[in-house]
Amino acid sequence: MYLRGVMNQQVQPGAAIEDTLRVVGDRWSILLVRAGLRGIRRFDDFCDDLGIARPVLTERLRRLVKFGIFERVKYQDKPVRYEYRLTEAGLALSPALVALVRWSEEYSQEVSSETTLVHAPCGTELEQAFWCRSCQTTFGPHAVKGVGVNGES
Amino acid sequence: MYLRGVMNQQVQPGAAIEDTLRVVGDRWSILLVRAGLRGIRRFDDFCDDLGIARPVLTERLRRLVKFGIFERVKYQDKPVRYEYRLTEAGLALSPALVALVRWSEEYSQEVSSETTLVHAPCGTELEQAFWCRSCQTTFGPHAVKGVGVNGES
DNA sequence: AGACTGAGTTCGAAATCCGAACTCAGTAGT
DNA sequence: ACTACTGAGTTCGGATTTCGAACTCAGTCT
Repeated sequence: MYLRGVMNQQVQPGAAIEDTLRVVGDRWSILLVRAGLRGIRRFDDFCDDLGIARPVLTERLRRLVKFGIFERVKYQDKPVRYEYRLTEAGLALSPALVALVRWSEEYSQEVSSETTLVHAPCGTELEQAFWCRSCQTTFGPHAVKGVGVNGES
Repeated sequence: MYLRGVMNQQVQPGAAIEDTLRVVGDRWSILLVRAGLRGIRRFDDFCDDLGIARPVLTERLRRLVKFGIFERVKYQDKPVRYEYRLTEAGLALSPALVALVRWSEEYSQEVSSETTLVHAPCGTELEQAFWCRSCQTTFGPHAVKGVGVNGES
């Protein structure tokens, strides 16, 4: 039951996920996305909320903007001020975020999560699932199979 | 003056995921889990496969073991040798991994992934979605909202 | 004028990361 | 017995990142 053959990715140098993790695979980026989902947009707010060092925040936001996860939007002219908003691509990271939150809740000994992700219309805590367009069903990780080139144990 | 008492903030909001990212939120850990899912178990194989520096691999594996994501198993006695296997908790990270792979495929410009993830029963490529138990519907990232302690936006 | 805002920069110290070479126990070949 | 090889690490010095704290800069508020 606990052996789900999930992934079977062909090792391609420069494979997509490696690049992705190069962008998003550090201690802060995911947290920034989460903060973005919680409605945080301003530099100082990110700073206070996450306790990230300012130079690091600067660098991180710049990179996330460069990779299209956030966009830098001018929201005021007099003293020109910018804020950071999640893009489409940024929003699209939420499944990964949810998966991590889920995992945290289940396996982290430090359980005291104050943030919950909910279905906006109804406020219910959400489940994560996979969706098969063809079967029109949802299903969990055990029904996922990787089709790659090399089959191994 | 900066009279916000600085402090390392009460680590209240969403503590769980912060801890999780402290364990798993670096450039290598997720990649190690992915390698584990692909059946890699030995030190040198991780090393070759990921191109990670050996001292870093040592440290990373030790930490992942400490947090119950891998286990260190003796597989030979004469020269005593150990290998690393994903635990239940480690396997449970696969949804996050899948979400990242999906994101990579969709949003990374460097797309050339050889792996397709499919719904095992029917072989159709899968979508990832959220499921609201209460509404009995699936929905995409747009309908996700974060709710925190401090009255979110 | 003086204090405050918000989005950053600049600084030096501390922690991490890296590749390359080395260790250590045992095995295989000649 | 000598050498080479394996696998799982450790040790080394140097390069890169990260950090907190303080500073900048334009404009605003009192």
